[in-house]
Amino acid sequence: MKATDSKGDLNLEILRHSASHIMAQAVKRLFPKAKLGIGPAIKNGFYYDFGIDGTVLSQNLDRVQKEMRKIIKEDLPIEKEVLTKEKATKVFRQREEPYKVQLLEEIEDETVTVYRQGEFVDLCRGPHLESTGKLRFFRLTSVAGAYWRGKEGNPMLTRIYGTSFYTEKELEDYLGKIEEAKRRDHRKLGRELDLFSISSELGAGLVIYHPKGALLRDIIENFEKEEHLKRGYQLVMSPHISRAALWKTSGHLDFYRKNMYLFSSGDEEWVIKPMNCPAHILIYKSKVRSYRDLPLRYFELGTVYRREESGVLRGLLRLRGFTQDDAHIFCIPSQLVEEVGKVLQFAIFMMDTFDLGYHMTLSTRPAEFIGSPDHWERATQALKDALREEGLDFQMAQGEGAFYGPKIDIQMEDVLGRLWQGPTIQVDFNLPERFDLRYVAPNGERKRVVMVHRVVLGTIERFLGILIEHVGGAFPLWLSPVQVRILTVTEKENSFAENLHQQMVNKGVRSEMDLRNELLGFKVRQAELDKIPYMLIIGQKEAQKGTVTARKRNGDNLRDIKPEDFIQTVTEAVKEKRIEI
RNA sequence: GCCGACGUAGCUCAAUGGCAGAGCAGCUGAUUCGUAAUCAGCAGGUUGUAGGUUCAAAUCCUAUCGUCGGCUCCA
Repeated sequence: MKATDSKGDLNLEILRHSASHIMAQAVKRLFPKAKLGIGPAIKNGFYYDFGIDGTVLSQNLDRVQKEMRKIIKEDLPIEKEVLTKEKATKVFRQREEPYKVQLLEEIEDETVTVYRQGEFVDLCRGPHLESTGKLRFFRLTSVAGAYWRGKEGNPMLTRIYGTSFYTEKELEDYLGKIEEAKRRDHRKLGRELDLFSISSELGAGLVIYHPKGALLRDIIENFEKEEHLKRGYQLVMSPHISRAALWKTSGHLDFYRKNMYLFSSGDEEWVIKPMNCPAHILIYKSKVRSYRDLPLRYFELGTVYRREESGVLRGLLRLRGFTQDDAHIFCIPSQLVEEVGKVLQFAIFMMDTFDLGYHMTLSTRPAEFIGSPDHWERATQALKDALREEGLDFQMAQGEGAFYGPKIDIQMEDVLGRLWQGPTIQVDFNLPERFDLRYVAPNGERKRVVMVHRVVLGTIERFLGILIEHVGGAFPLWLSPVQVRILTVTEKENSFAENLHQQMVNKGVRSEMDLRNELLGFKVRQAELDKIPYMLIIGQKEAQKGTVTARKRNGDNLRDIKPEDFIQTVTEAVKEKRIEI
C-alpha cells in the first residue's frame, strides 16, 4: 500500500496511524515501563493510550516530541509480519505488554499481524507508511486520561493526542483552526461581551444572565414563541417542583434518579423537575380527548435541573440547570409521518434563520427496549418516511435509539465545520402507556395515543453557546443586544446625540451612547471590541447638517445619512432577520 | 465520577520557600480631539476555601470547592 503519493482520507489515516506508532515507540524509549494500550487514527489526528502515571507524560510531552523526530530521522523501515496467535501472544508476554495480550485473547482469527519498526513491535492490522521517515508534519496536542477499552471501572490509561498531515500548510491550517476556535470560545466571549457568568458561589453548572445576555435570550425566546404559535403549538407552563409520586409513575424515579434533585419538605418527597413531559401529560389528561382534538402540540420553554457529573460540565454547552424549547405532540399513530415532517421543516427553518448547517441521524431500536417490536417497526418507518418526504439525507444509527422509542437527531454545523447536538425528535411508547393516555376514536373506542418529544434548538443555553461561537460574538443585527452605539467627537455634540438616541429608542432600535470625553479612535476601538453592528459617528459636520455617519462593524462608512433613513434600514434588517448587516 | 493540568487585583499574566508585582479595566484631573488604545496621578489583594509542615508559604503537604483538556455519561 502506497501511502505517500496523495492525500486522500484513507492515506491520511495511514499517516496518522503510523504517527501514533512512532509516538508509542518514542514513549517506550523514554519510559520503558509504560504499557501499550491502543493507538488509532481518529478524525482530526491520532492518539495512543499508555499504562503509565499520567503526570510523567504530561510533563514530558516535549521530550516525546523530540524523540519522535529522532525516530523519523532514523527512517526505520516499518515491516509487517504475520504470526500465529500463539506466537504473537508469546512475543507480547515477553515484552510485558498485558493490554496487548488481552487484545490477542479477544481476537478469534488464527493469525494476526504485527508491525515492526526498529526495536518497536505493535499488534496492528495496518496498513502503515513504508518507513518512519515518511512522517514529517505532526504535533502532539494534549494529554488526557482514558479508561482502558472505554469502560468506566477499567484502569485509567494516559492518552496522548496528536495530529499529522502530509503538508506543513495543512498542519498550520488545522492548528490555526484550533486557535480560531479558542478565540470564539463562548465562555471567553460571554465574559468579554458581558453576556453571562457562571459563579462557583452560585453553584457549578448554573448560569446567570447579565443584562445583555438576558436581552439576547429574550429575543430568541420571543422568536421561538411566535414561530411555535404560527405552527399550531399551544403555549403551556409548568412549575419547577412537583411531588415525587408523579416521577414514580413516569418511571424517572427508577431510571433517572441519580440525575435528579430530590428534597423532602414536611412529610413529603419532592422533585425539582428534570423534564417537562409529565406536566404536559397531565394537561393532556385533564379531560377526555377526542380524535378530533388531535394532534395536540404543547410547547414550553421549560427550565429543568439535572445532576450532571462535575466532570461533564462545560460552559453553556453542558449545565445542571437549562431551558429546553420543549414540546410534546400527542397524536394518532397515522398522524406521525405528517407531524414529524412538520417538526423537520421547523427545525430546518430555525437552522436556516441562524445560518447553521445540519446533518440528520435516525436511531433505531436498542438491545433493551419497551413496547412491541411491531410498534417500533411502524414508528421507525414513520420517521424514515418523514425524512424521505422532506427529501432529507440522513444516516442510520442502528440500536442507538432511546429505550422508549426511535429518534431523529439533528447535528448543527457551525462556520468552523464543527458539529453540535441540536434538535431531536423522539417517538415515545413508554409514557403514554405509563400514564394510560388515550383518545376517543370515531367508533367510540378509547385508543392509545402516540407521543413525540421534540426540541428545535435543543436548549436555549447550549444554543446560545453554539451561536456565540458560530458568529464569533458578532451577532446579526436582529439578535444584537446593542444594535447601535452613538459616538460623539466632542462634548459639543452631546445634545444632538441624545436627541438621536431618543429617536431610535422610540422606534425600538437598541441604541447606546458613548459620550465619554475620549478620542474618537478610542471609542471606535471599544465599539469594535464590543462587536456593535453600527456605530453612529457624530461630529461637528453631522450636528450641523443633521445627518449621521454610520460605521459598520466591518469598517465601512455610510455618510450623510438622514437619521430616519438609518432607522428604517435598521428596522428592515431586523424584520427580515438578515444575517449580514 | 475518573486521569491530568490549574486556581494570584474585574480581566490577562509575573513573582519557585524570604518585602505580592505589571499591563488593561476602574477612579480623579488635564485635554475638546474625525474612524481600533491622549497624558498624568490614585486606588485596587486574608494569593479559591479550610487545615498542616516551616523561623518564614502564593510557592511544600492534606482536604474541599471550582475551572480547563479528555474519558465515561447525556432519561
